[in-house]
Amino acid sequence: MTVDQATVRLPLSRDRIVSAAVELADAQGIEALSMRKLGQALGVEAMSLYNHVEDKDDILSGMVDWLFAQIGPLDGTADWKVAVRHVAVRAKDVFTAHAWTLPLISAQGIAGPAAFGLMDSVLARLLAAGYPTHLVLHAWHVIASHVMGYSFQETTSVWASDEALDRKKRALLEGYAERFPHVSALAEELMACSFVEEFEFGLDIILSGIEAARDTT
Amino acid sequence: MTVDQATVRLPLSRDRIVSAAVELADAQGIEALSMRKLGQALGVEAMSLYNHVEDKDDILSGMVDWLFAQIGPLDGTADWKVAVRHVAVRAKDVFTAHAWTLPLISAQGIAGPAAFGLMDSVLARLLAAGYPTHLVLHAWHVIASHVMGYSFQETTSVWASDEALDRKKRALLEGYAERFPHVSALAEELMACSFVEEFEFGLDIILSGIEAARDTT
DNA sequence: ACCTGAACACCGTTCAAGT
DNA sequence: ACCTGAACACCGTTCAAGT
Repeated sequence: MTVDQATVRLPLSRDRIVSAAVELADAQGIEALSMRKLGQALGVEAMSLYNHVEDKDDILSGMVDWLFAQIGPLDGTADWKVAVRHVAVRAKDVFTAHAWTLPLISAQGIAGPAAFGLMDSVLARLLAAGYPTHLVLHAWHVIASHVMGYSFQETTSVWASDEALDRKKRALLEGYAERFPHVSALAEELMACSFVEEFEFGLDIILSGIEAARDTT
Repeated sequence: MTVDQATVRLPLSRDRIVSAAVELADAQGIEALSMRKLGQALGVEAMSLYNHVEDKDDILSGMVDWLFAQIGPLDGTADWKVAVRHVAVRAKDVFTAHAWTLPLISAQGIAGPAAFGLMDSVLARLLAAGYPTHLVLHAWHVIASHVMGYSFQETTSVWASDEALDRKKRALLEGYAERFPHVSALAEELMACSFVEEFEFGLDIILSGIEAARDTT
């Protein structure tokens, strides 16, 4: 009831800090994420963050696990192939929605609880579908590669969008035109190609391939 | 013949700077690569580098293209599948040999002449093998995803090596044991698994899959 | 043409001091 | 228990000054 309440700040916590970091990185890019700016966004001095978080790496790891939490669990679809397909598509959507995903994962690695939870549920599903353990690992790694590799390309592609092609890059591509005839012949198609369709094309090849491997051993 | 000659320095150049940067990043890690340390390694002040290089990003882009130059061209093997398989394996070997590959590519993108040259030769080969253009792009993206995704996992895996598992991570994994039963049941196999074998398992599934797609359309 | 020293505007992090 | 100000050891980059 007092006026004070309006200005009372939420207490800081690791979760609140990680969320603020995600917002800041989404809005201004990962290279703009500094302890000082993050503190400012939370209405606090940078040094206060160290009361709730080990160091900056700890925040970045928290952001990586936040991504995996966004993907959500495997759904209960009866067919393992359909369920795995769904979760792969969702993972790719989350990863490509945040441009800082790949730089961060490649710097921090993946070792948080949400990531392990997702992995655990997929492994369980494959085991239940009759895969021998060595094939479970093969399948997991091949699927994860596809998801991360594709997100990677979609995020870093030179062809990604007309918008992102600044003059410098455009000049570069024009200069390359006669040196790399096949690339430039396909350049228009490269810019127009649907990453969604391509991702699912590859995913289906992989899912059918590992299923065939299961059924022939 | 004079004593002076022994102390004459090679003139600086973009190539020499990029090579020195590669050496420094290999030896001390990418986060240790600063303009000041790089200058020191070349026997020069940091500010001199700016006479031969636009800025630090320019050096990092040069390092990315250096990687693609290491992979070398598509060989002339008659069978396109064999030739593409070879180059994919070589690419993965180069990428995983330098821990800074993925962080750098994910931050810088891929837009150098060596990278375009490799892409051009693969596209040419697939066109010659009778792929329609839309399938060429699908094939390229799926193969590139597999190479980068796998290099990515091999580089960032928590399971990568006993050596790399510091006490902190080990404690984390032990704490997760009962929460993630399938992961921990497979942990030993995960640590022992051969990334080479798995990479080629997936690669063969993909190559056969795109070939089948070509032959049914 | 190339190199340098000093300076600027930033970093992450520590620590003693405050409440 | 939590927050802060000052400080330390770094960054990338600019620019006037030297040769």
